[in-house]
Amino acid sequence: MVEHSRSRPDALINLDRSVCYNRGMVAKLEKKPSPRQRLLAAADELFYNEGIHAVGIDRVIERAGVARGSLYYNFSGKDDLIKEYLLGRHASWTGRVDEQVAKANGPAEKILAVFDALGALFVEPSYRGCAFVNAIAEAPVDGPEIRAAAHFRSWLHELFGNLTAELPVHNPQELADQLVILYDGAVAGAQMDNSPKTAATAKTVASIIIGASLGRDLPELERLQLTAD
Amino acid sequence: MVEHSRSRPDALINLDRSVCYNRGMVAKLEKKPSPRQRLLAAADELFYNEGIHAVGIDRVIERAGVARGSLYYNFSGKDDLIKEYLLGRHASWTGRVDEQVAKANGPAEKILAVFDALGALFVEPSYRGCAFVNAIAEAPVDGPEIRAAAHFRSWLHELFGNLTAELPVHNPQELADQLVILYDGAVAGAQMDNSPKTAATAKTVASIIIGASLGRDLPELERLQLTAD
DNA sequence: ACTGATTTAGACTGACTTGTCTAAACACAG
DNA sequence: CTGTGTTTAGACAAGTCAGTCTAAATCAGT
Repeated sequence: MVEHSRSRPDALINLDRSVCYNRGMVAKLEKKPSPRQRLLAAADELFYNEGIHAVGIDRVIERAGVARGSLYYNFSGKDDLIKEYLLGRHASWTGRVDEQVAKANGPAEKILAVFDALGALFVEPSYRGCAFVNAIAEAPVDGPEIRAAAHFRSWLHELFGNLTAELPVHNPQELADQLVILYDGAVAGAQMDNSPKTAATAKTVASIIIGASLGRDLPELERLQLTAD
Repeated sequence: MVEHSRSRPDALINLDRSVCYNRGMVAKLEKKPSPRQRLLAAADELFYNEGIHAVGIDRVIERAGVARGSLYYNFSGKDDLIKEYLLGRHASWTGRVDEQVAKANGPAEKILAVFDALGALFVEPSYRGCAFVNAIAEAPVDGPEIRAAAHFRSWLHELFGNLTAELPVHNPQELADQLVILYDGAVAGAQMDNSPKTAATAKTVASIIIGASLGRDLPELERLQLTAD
């Protein structure tokens, strides 16, 4: 029985790390990625753009330029590939958000920075909605999408939960729930209406409810409300 | 042939085609629905619960208790069935929202009534997210889902656009955009987190931003903000 | 150069997909 | 009753699906 994909060094998202220049040709820095990496890249593109169910294995291996056997050597099957695809989306997006949040100063600004990250995402021409929302929409009840989506949602709630905990508000958890709704609404609206401006609109509402939660007596939030209008 | 698909729970469960104690005689009340109606009911249930792509027409005709040929006699193909399925979802939901809104008194209350309708929807055990968001997630670029979803989004924007136009606010269109985001966020969050309370949370935020748009000087909205906290 | 791990190309299975077609039965109106 | 429109059961085509398997080639480490 051919054994499956155990966690190998290039398994995760660091796609650029194993660019080994040890392959005879010294001048060529750009070595072709491993079949596993090419499969993940092809799956990411195809699954996200056309839907998981609509893309067959043959399309993935063709796009990756990889033999059929390599897929089943590196992954246990399509479900495994789906799982890794969603794990990659999770890691990629959380990294971008964390980076954007880290650059902001102050708890309220860090919250608003999340919506800036959304705005940068929405303007990308490849944007086609939240990969996890889309995956859940077509997922079977026992599919690998369920776990991955639950993992992602935990991250999202913890993100706003941690950020609102830094604010001197009466009920930070309630504020976090409200911000999650704004996040989800911006994500869904940007896809359904093909309008990236939902990020800015959600950010405006976010500044309003942050101000409302703070009782509107903090000068920094007063300014936020003004600039939002 | 003109019958449009109202999502009717009656034809969903009883598929027995041999309950013909009413053959040609009286008892027109309990007459079996037409094959077309049974096909639409079966498609509505299966497409919504398991995804359009994941459900084959064999599953639909089996659930409807209808011969294969009847499907292609009443519909031009699966795409036609998908189109009618989404048209039915559109009509059913807009009817429910209009009803709920009509019962409310006052422009602000009518807006908040939309979120009450969402709350009633989310607590239904069959709720599995917005049929149009789910359909778009797995739709091919030339699929019938695109048109249907665009039609639905137009309705949604007009709904809040018309409601906010009744309010004495400075920028009703901006408020409408914000309310759409709250609507979308409640819908997405209720599905992804399996928590119907997103409707109440979104309603709270809606009352806040309505109050903010009104300048917080209307007594009715002051009360809304208080009860929301 | 030897060895084991990995990749390749392709045949192949069995199940599933949408859609067409046939032949017969049924429904109902004139 | 007859004729037209509708439904039924099932076979059938042509394609796609995920997954297995073989046999040879190529890789990397020693």
